[in-house]
Amino acid sequence: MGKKIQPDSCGLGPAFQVIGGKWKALLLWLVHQEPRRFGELKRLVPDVSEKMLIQHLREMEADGLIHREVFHEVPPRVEYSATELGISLDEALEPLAHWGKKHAEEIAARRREAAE
Amino acid sequence: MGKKIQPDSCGLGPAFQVIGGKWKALLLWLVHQEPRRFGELKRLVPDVSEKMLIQHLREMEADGLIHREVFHEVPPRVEYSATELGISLDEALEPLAHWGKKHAEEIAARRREAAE
DNA sequence: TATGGTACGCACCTGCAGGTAAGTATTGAG
DNA sequence: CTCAATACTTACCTGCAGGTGCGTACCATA
Repeated sequence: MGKKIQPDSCGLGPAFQVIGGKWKALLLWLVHQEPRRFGELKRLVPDVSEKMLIQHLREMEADGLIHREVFHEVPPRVEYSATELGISLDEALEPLAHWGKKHAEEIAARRREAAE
Repeated sequence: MGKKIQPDSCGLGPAFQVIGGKWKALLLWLVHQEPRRFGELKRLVPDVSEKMLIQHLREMEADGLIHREVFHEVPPRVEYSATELGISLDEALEPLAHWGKKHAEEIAARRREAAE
């Protein structure tokens, strides 16, 4: 044996498992820039539903990517920030983001002509 | 104006659009190592259905990530290889793969204890 | 004539990621 | 005593990514 097959022998399995959600990468990116409040994220990403917003934030918190801090104030206040692990992931994501920006036009053009 | 909101202001939009499929990143990785035949990929990734295999390969071809070459031989033969664009994507994916391998244990442990 | 291997194409179906909309607790302002 | 603002919570529903299974065209060999 030893000649087993590779389902995700490249290391992408765990990575995608953790940022696979529709909005997770974007949220990590925003939260990495500076600590963000729940409502702030909601305003910044108006297309995400509140349900998925907390769900993704909670999962990322459980995975150790972000930190959740509650301020016991008059109107409730919660701030999300990136942990070291989250920061390292966001940095590992940067080349991909760079690739995306660089080839965005090319991709879009190809898709347009593919649709005829 | 100018102060528009960011759905994918980080460049990840196009990137995920192109490798978002369940097996695409893995396929790109395999095809980047060396040209692969259809049946070879099928054997290497036994969990993928034939339908998704061609579908993903065709989409990646349309997006210019891989090249498809048909050899008109007795038993039909097709080889898939990575284009320059595909290679650049795979390279941009490498830091993420590295991150995944590095933190695979940590992530898995966290998920185990989260499930109780 | 039949059988087997390759690289597909297609119709049908299911699960679950994600969306929608309503409700909750707290407290200060008016 | 109502209202507004925050940060959730919960039940319900839908779409589509992906899976299953079978059919096809080609030829070589036996």
